[in-house]
Amino acid sequence: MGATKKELFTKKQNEIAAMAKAIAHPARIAILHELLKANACICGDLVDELGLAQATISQHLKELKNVGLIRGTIEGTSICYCIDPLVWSAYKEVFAHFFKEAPASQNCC
Amino acid sequence: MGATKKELFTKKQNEIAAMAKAIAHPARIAILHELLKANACICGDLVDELGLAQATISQHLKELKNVGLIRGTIEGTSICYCIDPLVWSAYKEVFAHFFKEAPASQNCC
DNA sequence: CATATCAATCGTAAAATTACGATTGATATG
DNA sequence: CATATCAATCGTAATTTTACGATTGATATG
Repeated sequence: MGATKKELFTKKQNEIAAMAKAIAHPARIAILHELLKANACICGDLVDELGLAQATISQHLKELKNVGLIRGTIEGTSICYCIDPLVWSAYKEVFAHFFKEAPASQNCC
Repeated sequence: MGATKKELFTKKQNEIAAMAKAIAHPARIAILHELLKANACICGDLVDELGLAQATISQHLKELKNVGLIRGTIEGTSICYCIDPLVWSAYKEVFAHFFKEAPASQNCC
């Protein structure tokens, strides 16, 4: 045990959960905030901004890259990161759609 | 190590991450889907619907209750669950706001 | 009151996540 | 070419998450 039983759920359910998991860590939220704030590429000052070790941040960046939310481009001796606008809007859309349905009103429980 | 260093991040960042984590499992997405579909309370047939053990589902329900997304009311020998509309819209709002900012266009990386 | 039913909780095992130091590899720069 | 810099990766430890069987507690029902 310990491993999520993905086969029990629909593709959509696994997808939404995976997307949520990708942003389910404050460091990754902070990274995305930085990238949004800069509104452009950011070349590695992330290690200075957040207080985590270089290896840890690299790991978070990897996760964000794996789901496609960010891209990295080699820029001389350092690397530039930026948000992928298409994947970003896909995320926006999925969460908007998920929360779109309004739950039944107070009259239930 | 192994524990998230929450003190490094803003309250908002920790909040968004925590909200994402709450729905970062397909079983919890499936539970919310069921509650939305029923558009009312559901009395415990969740164990039959999802293929997980009763203890496991109870644990997922507990997490959803902890963040306030669902409520449970005792109904005779069983318990009725439903989505809390206010917390639900709070979630909708937070994610909508987070993804609202448009990242810089393709011209970057 | 004895029994059945439902859900929470306990205890525990397996796996995944988070974090970091150290190393590696790649690219400038002197 | 030697050296410095930056980021990925490796190896590993601590912690958290996921899952389940077993038990417990509470509420109906005979």
